[in-house]
Amino acid sequence: MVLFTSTEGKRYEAEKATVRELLEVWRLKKAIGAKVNGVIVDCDKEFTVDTEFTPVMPDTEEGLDLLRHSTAHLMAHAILRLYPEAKFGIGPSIKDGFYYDVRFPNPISEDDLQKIESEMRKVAQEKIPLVREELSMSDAKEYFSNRGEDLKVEMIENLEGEILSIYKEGDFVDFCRGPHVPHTGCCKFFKLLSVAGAYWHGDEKNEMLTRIYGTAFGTEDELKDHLRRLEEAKARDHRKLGKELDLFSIHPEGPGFPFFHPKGMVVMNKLIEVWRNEHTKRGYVEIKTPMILDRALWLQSGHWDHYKENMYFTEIDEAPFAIKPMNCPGGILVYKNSIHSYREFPIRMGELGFVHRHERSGALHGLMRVRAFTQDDAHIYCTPEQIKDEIKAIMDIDRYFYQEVFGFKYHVELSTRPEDSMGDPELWELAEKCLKEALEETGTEYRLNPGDGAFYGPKIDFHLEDCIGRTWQCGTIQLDFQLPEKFDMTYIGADGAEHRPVMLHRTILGSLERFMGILIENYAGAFPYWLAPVQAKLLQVSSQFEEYTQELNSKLRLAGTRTEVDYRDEKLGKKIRDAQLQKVPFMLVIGQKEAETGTVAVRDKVKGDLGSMTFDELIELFKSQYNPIS
RNA sequence: GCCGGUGUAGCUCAGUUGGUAGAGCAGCUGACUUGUAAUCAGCAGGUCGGAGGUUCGAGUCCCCUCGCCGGCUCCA
Repeated sequence: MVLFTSTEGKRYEAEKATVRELLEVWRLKKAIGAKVNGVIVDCDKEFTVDTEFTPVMPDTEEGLDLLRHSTAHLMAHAILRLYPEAKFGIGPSIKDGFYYDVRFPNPISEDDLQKIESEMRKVAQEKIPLVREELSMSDAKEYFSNRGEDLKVEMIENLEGEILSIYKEGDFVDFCRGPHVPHTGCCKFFKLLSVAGAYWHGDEKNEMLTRIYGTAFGTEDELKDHLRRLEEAKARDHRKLGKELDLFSIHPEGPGFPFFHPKGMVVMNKLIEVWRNEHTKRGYVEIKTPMILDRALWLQSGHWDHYKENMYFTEIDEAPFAIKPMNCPGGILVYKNSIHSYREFPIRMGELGFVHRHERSGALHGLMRVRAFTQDDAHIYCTPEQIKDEIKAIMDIDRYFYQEVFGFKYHVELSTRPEDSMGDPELWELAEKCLKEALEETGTEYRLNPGDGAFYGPKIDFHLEDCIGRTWQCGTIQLDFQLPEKFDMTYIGADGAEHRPVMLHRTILGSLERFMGILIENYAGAFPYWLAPVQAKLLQVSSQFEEYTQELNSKLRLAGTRTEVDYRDEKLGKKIRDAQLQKVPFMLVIGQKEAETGTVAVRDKVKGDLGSMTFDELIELFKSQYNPIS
């Protein structure tokens, strides 16, 4: 039984003090207009702490947030005990956990997490109540100032209002809006995960603090489950799988410049094939523009002014050149190579453009963040009247690839005019209207990011959700009013006069390299048949069947199947195991029986034994596999 | 770039307080001729990321450097 009193003296009690119920009471209090300062901690004087209090877990997001936030405080408390010199920054709850930014007298490492964690458990066992108090701003400032908490003082200085709520947890005091769990014993199922650097206020000009990440849940099962998911994500890491499956490599000789191996190239080329097929069907043409172009072009396009830090430069015969970070200027030269009529519009010009961008060394990450990658780019030149339909058409390509081909869930975000935008406000308005209407008329739900557009135009972004719930931005549709102006692009309208075309930039997969990384993780390396580097592996029971195996292999290759033969003198079990580990979709076993009857024993990677088949039956089986390239 | 961690054989890793570099897998050779997730034996494989320093002696300690890993938006 938990009893407490609101600040106006009204008495409440909760039979089963689950965090959820406490939150309900909190809402109730809010509803009746009581002064609400927290869940129950604001009532410390009247509040009887039930020492057996065990919150049944918050199955609400708020409850989980609250628990994690309190666990962050608990961690800070433990840190203070172990490192009395430590000073504290902020400690919020985040998706899947919490962190606290701390300035330690001496750097700490991951090994120290164990120590901090055990101290947290001690503090938790002591069931120290979290007590809310209120101070005036000046008192609060003095209070934290006396404790040498300069970071807290700085934060207080930036706060508005007159009253500051603080939470006392034994010797540890933090200012905090709350609410919190009643006492430290409520934080039971937590784990500290990692330690990292983080700039104060996220600004690299500021000092760097030590950030400790942790997670917390309401039940042991949920915590374990979460930790298992982290393990699962690790096991799917495309960098690990890329090595194990021999798809690609990255070498110290080229940081951020991936090398694709034969098996990786199969996947890459299949992506390109389906991309080309689909774009051809949808009225696209394809071009290819050079990687190195005169600096003057980049001056004209504005990249020199806006993108220089991310570009690589070179010289040809002592004249300055740049390596393209984007494909648009090159594409525009193709457009401008001839006169265009409105009758040609819309022109949909695709390019698998290999671009180089200098990313900061610390930002590199496998195939996900690289310094050279292939954009599945396209530029669409059209009249203002055509914008909306073109956007809808692009959205349908996105739908086709994400949903139909790869089975991803995805969501859409619309980013509108930023403060430092360039160009005619009327055009901006038209463009945003087009994007919005295209979204609404197709019944697409979207998130709005006001002010998040590029300086040259608004955009729609597509975010994929992989099978373990992580999201990746891939596709984008951007309207551009700057480049047509800068390059004085024109077309001849029905009136015989020159007009300015509208230019759209768009990608579907974003970067082929990154998309491949996403696919590796999404499939955990087990590519579907149409993408699998090796679709079927031939396993002979012993070397005496080599002739039949070779014959079958060349027949399958002629039929367009990607096969490999395991010629090693190993037992079948070993060969099966290795093929399974290489995640090959089909294993074809050849032994005495098969050689005699001219058949093959088929084993599906997932379903297991499919029995014996003739060659024709086998080809039928392969043809029945999903394949978007028809 | 910055903070922390890390770098030993193709891969995954071990290497005590500084004292002659190890294992498993993969590879090669041989034996076995194998029926649905690892047959056995042998051989070979490393300037311990690179450069400097301390020391009689450095994979181990110090400094520099490079790569890699985690993180650097998510408001007390």
